[in-house]
Amino acid sequence: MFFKLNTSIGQPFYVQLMQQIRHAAESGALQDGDQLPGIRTLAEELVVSPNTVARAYSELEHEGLLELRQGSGAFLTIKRRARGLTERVQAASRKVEDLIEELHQEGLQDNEIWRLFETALFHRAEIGAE
Amino acid sequence: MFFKLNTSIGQPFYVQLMQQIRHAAESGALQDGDQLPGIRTLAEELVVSPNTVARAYSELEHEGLLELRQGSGAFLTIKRRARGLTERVQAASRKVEDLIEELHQEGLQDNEIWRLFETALFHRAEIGAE
Amino acid sequence: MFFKLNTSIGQPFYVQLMQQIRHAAESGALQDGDQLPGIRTLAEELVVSPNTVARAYSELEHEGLLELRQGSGAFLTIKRRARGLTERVQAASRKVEDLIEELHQEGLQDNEIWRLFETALFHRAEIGAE
Amino acid sequence: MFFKLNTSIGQPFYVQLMQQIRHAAESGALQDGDQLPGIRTLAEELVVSPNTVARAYSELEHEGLLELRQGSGAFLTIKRRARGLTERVQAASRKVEDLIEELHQEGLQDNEIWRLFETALFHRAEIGAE
DNA sequence: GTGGTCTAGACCACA
DNA sequence: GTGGTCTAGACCACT
Repeated sequence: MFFKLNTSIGQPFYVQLMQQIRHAAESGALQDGDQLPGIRTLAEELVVSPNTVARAYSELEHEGLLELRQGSGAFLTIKRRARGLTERVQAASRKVEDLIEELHQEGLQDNEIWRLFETALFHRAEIGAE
Repeated sequence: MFFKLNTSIGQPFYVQLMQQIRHAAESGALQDGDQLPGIRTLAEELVVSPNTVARAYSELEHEGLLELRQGSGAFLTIKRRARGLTERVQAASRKVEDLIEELHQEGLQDNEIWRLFETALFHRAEIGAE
Repeated sequence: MFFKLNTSIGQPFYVQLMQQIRHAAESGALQDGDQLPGIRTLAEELVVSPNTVARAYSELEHEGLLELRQGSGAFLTIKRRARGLTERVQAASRKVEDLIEELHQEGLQDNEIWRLFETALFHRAEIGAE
Repeated sequence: MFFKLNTSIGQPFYVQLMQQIRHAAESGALQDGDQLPGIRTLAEELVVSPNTVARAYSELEHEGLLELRQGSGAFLTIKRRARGLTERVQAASRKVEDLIEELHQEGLQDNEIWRLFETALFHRAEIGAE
């Protein structure tokens, strides 16, 4: 299908998978009711343990984004906040990509850009505070 | 000093510290030769074990960003790509903050924004590839 | 496995371990892909804290000589300069041992021999310079 | 005078100084009764704290290699095992340098050579033993 | 089972 | 005072 795991960021595979499925749902790449690849199939594709895929699916099920039907597979169930989210996410996605592109052209590297986002999102208004 | 740890993102304390020190160096908040707070001092401030701070310092030393001198302290040693980086990073920082602010006002949440960044930075041109 | 710590040279345990793993890799005793003993296992054998082993492993991972896989173990990853290095190192190893044996028979002691090496390696062409 | 400190090997300055003074004595570069540079003078030359030089001198005095005469300075006092040592050390020194040169030409790097000596001197007959 | 993080504190080395 | 090493053990994350 259309997922890709990155071994060089310290993030667990199952979290990366969850993020990408969430993103696919938010951006409209996956629609309500769409079927996801089988656990074993996807595990083979990504060259990870089936447990890893199972964990991602299972956590997304607890979150209410997936429905696991025994014997049939995993299906997207989008209900929440869905109105208009897709459009906004797609627009936002474009803006984010544009900004990253722009920063690249100014000579910044991925890890530096990453650091800026991190700082802005998670340490906002805290650096320099004291 | 001016660091802050966030317990709610799954990132290890020592990595957060490293990121913030790197960011302080890149943004000019810390200059070449500046002395950092002592290990025990900083550990108390952040309410973590001295070992945690020591690990961050030590890894940054391997990276070449810090110089640890027994008996004297920890000092920033910026050599790399430094010319003009400060200005570009500060400008970039503003752009990133502006974009995040804008996306907030469109109703996106932090985790969704984070997801967009992750996707754009780490899975660039890979989604939809297969 | 086949490591030994020496308490009478002032070198930290974790550094000694790193050196011996590096040497095992360079001399061919450990091959690319080989799995190393588990952290706790090795710690018990060497009668040190698991943290000490973990630190050695972790630093070697940063160096690119080891790959640590959560849940699976530690594996050697030799990429660098590897062709033919093994043979040269083994030959060199023999020469070094022969020379040390020879110097012993001339009545020199280990610490004097060590001093000669140190001088030749680290202060080369510098003694007598000023 | 003729000492040089190396910051990139993790060895304390005062130990490096001691090693070099010992080596100078063993190799005949310094003779019995020779006066060493004053503590403050040497400290300035090497850009270290006078304490560091004082410590090296003091430890060598305990070892019996130096005599510190209040107000006059530090003097070498070679008594021990001295007969013929100088010649043997000089010969050994040449052999060591030759071997290192040879290994360099075979493409080995300093740290690899160092590792070989370390292994041969300190972990002799222990690697591979179990 | 594996590795990863963190703690609280001891003891040493250096300035 | 500084940093450096090490311990013993807890708890978590991943396979």
